[in-house]
Amino acid sequence: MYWADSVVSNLTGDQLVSTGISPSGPIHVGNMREIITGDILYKASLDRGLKSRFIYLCDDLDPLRKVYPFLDSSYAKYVGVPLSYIPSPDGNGKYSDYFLKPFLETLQKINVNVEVISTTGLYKTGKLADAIDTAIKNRETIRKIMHEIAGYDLDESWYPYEPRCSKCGKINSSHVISYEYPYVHYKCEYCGNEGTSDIRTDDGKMPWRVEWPAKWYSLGVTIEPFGKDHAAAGGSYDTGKEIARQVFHINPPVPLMYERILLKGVGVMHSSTGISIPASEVVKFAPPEILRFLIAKNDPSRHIDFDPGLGLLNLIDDYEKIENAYFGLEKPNNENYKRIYEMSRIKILNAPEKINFRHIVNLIQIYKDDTSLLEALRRSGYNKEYIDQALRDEIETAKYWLDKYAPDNIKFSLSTKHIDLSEKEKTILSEFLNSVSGIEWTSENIHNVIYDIIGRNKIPPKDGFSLFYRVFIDRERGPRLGYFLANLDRNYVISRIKDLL
RNA sequence: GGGUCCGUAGCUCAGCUAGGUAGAGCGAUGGACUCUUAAUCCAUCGGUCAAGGGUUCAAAUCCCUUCGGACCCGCCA
Repeated sequence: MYWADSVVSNLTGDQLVSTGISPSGPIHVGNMREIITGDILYKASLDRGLKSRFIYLCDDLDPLRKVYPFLDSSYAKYVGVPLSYIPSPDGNGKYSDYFLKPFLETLQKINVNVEVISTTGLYKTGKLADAIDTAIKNRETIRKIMHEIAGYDLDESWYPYEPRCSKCGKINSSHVISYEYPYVHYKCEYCGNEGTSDIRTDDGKMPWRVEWPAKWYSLGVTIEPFGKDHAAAGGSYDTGKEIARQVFHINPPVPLMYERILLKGVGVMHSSTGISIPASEVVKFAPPEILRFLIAKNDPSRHIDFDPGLGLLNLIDDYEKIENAYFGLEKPNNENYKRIYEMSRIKILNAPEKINFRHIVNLIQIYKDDTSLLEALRRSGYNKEYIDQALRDEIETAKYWLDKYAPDNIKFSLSTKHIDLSEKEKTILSEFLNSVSGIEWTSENIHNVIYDIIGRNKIPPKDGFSLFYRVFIDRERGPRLGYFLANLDRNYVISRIKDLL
C-alpha cells in the first residue's frame, strides 16, 4: 500500500494534519519534505473520506538563535528576540515574513493549500492560554516527564514558560518568579528588567518540548509528520506524547517520521553552511510537480539524494513515465504509480503533457526567439497558435536550469564559426545537400540519409557524425543527429553547409 | 550513551503491516540495427535475500543476536 494511505488507513473521525517550519532563514528543499509530506497525508486522509484540515504553524515567536552567515553583524542585538519582532533583512516589515513570503509563493506553485497560522498570532489571541495555564499548574508532572524520558535535570524553580522581556525583547533570558493566572512575574537575566507577562497574549511562550503537545491539545492535531531529529529516543516526540497524555489528557497525533533530503554529492543541507537550495529556487529550475514527485515517490523513512544537475532530467523522465502509465500509455515501473501520480500532479489532466522537458531543453538552445521556437514546437506536436502560460513557464524553467544547473555536456549553441574541411568531409556534406533537398524533413529520413552517405564513403560512423556536430554546434558530440537537424529549419541547414563549402 | 533507517543480481532498487515458486530497470554477454547529450528491438547470463539463531507445514518477509553503512538526538528547536 502507498505509504500515505497506510498511515491513514486505520483512522476514523475528523483529522487535522499539522506541520511546522521555523522561518529563521531561507526555507530550503529539505524543509519542503515537511510540508509536502503533510499535504500528501492530508490528501490521503481526504481520499479516505475523512473530514480533514491541513495547517502550517509558522514558528515566528521562536527567538533568533544566532547571527546566521546570511545576516550582517547588526543582528547580534536581536539574538534571543522572537523572529516576528525583528526587522527584515531588506528593511521592510518583519524578519519572519521576509523568509516566509518566498516559501508561501512556492507553496502556491506546487499546489499546496495549507492554512498558515502564525504562532505569534496564536499566543496573541489567547488560543494557547488554557494550555499555558495547564502546563504551569502541572509543571511538576512535566518536570518529571522531562527527567524520566529525556534525562533533563530541571530544578524546582523551572516553569514551562519563557517570558518575553518587556525591555530588551529577548524571550530566552528571563526566569519566572511567580505565577498567578493570568500573570507571570519574571526577571530578565540579560537586562535586569523585572516585569509581568500576560499568558493570554504573546508576552512569552512555552519551550518547544511543551509547546508542541500544547499545540496538539489546543488545535486538536491528529496527524503530524516530523523530521527524524524529533524522533530520537528521549526526543521531543517522546516527551511530547507523555505530556499530551498526562498533562493535557489527549492522545498524541499519529506520528510520521521522515528522513532528510540530501544534496547529491554534497550531503545534508544547512542554511548555515550555504549548501542548501531554497525551495523557491527549485521551482525556478524544475517543473513544480517534480518537487512533489520527489517526495511523493519516496518512502518517508528513506533519505532522498536530490541531484539538481543531470539527475533532474532523469527525475523528470521518471515522472513522465508514471504520468504515461497513469493514462495507460506505458507499463508502470512502480506498483504505487497511480497514487504517486495523484499526489504529484499539480492539476488534473485528461492526457499527459505533450512537451517533453528534454525536448524543450534542446529546442531553446536552437531557437532564441518565440516565433521560431513556436514553429519548432508545432512541428513536434504542440497544437496551439501561441505559447500559452504553461508552456511559457516550462520554457523559463528549462532556460533557468540550463543556465545554472545543467552539466556542460548537454549545453550547446548554434555555431556560425568558419571551420576548415578536408576534401572527404566536403564530399560528404555535398552529398548530404544533394540528398536532402527532396526528402521529407523528419528525423528518421535525415538520419537515414546521413547514415547512407557515411556508409558509401566508408568512413567510421563516429567521424561522420561528429563532422555534423562540428558544423552546427562546434562540438564533437551532440543531441541525436536526425532529431536535432529535424528541429532545425531545412533552409538554415542547407545554407550553413553551403557557406562552408 | 541512545535512536531511526538501510544491507535483495555487477549497479540502483521493488517485494517486507496478509509469511506461500526471487522481481524490475540499468549494466554485462549474444544477435538485429541507424555510434548519439543514459539509442532502439530480441534473447541470455546473473542472487546462500549481510551473517547466525528462533517461531512456523512454510521466512527476503515475523522475533532475537551479531556485523557493516548512513543519518539523528544528548537539555536548540
